[in-house]
Amino acid sequence: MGKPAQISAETNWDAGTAVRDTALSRLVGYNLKRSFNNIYVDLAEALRPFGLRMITFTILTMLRENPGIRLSNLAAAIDMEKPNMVSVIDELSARGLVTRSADPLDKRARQLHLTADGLKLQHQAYAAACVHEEGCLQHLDEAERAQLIALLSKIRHGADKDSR
Amino acid sequence: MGKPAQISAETNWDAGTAVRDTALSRLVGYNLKRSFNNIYVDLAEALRPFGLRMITFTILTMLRENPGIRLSNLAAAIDMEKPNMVSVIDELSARGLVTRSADPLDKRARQLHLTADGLKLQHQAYAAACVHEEGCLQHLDEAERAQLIALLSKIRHGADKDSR
DNA sequence: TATTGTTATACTCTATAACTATA
DNA sequence: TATAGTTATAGAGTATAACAATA
Repeated sequence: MGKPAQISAETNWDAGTAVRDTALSRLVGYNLKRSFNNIYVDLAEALRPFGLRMITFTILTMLRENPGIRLSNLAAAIDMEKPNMVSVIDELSARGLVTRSADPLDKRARQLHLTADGLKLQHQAYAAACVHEEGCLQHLDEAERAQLIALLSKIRHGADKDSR
Repeated sequence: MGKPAQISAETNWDAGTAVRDTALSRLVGYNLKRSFNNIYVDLAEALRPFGLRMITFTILTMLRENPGIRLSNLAAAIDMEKPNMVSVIDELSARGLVTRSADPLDKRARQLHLTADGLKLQHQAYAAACVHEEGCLQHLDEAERAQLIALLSKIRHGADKDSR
């Protein structure tokens, strides 16, 4: 396709002229960014009543399933840099949702745990997140949702494998 | 040991203990964020040799298909705030990749165009982006990629409809 | 020497308010 | 009055270097 001197004829952009994005639409990366942003903004709104952001919600949920995990292990598990994790844990700790306790096996390490309040908030927020997902994905049926998650995690774990 | 096992038994987190994320894995939002980040970091690396980031690459590609488009229309098309668009156009303009010219129909507006250099760079960068996608998606066959894009744009356009 | 948690720092991305010149 | 482009600014999110205590 080396010929067409001009991609398209000159257009009047005065009114609501339709904008083309066929080239970008072919790229999975572009579609991922756009649809992620749509869901992300919406999820942030769903979590705001609980005083949570996506990252704090993620951490509370991870702590529920992995009580006592070390900060560095948790950071690695969700692809976050340790220094950034520290400040978020500071925030959750100051709110009384998470505790840092001594690790008997390694004096350098700290065990992270949910408090009773943290567990309660995680329950509520997770329920809200599920309701939110329902709203975002109402145009997808059960099979499509499962397919989407399967394809996305295939990308994730494929990339994991490659980097090692 | 010998304690009322809460969510899960107490674990020793000293070594490379496996971390669980079954609750988060069920959420499309979480999977989207993780897989987007994987692709994004990698794509950024593929574009770096051209001096481009994802946003500048996106704009060059949009200008190729929509020559003469106004700044605000372009910003709306890719869900970007106008003030942020201004500084990126400044950057591309300073590098001689994009021009701002007067719009004969509206003295407030500026028409955005690729320069010859901009068009050339877009070509090269788009080819690199396609090669990069090939690397990221090598674990997905043609049908799965098409399916993924279809599902993602279903989320995008479903959300568009809902917000109006 | 390597690793855990930490501090400090910087850069990108994103979001909002307000100004100007036109419409 | 509303809109296009712009300026200034602030907040998330992310990334790196370096340090003290411990392994």
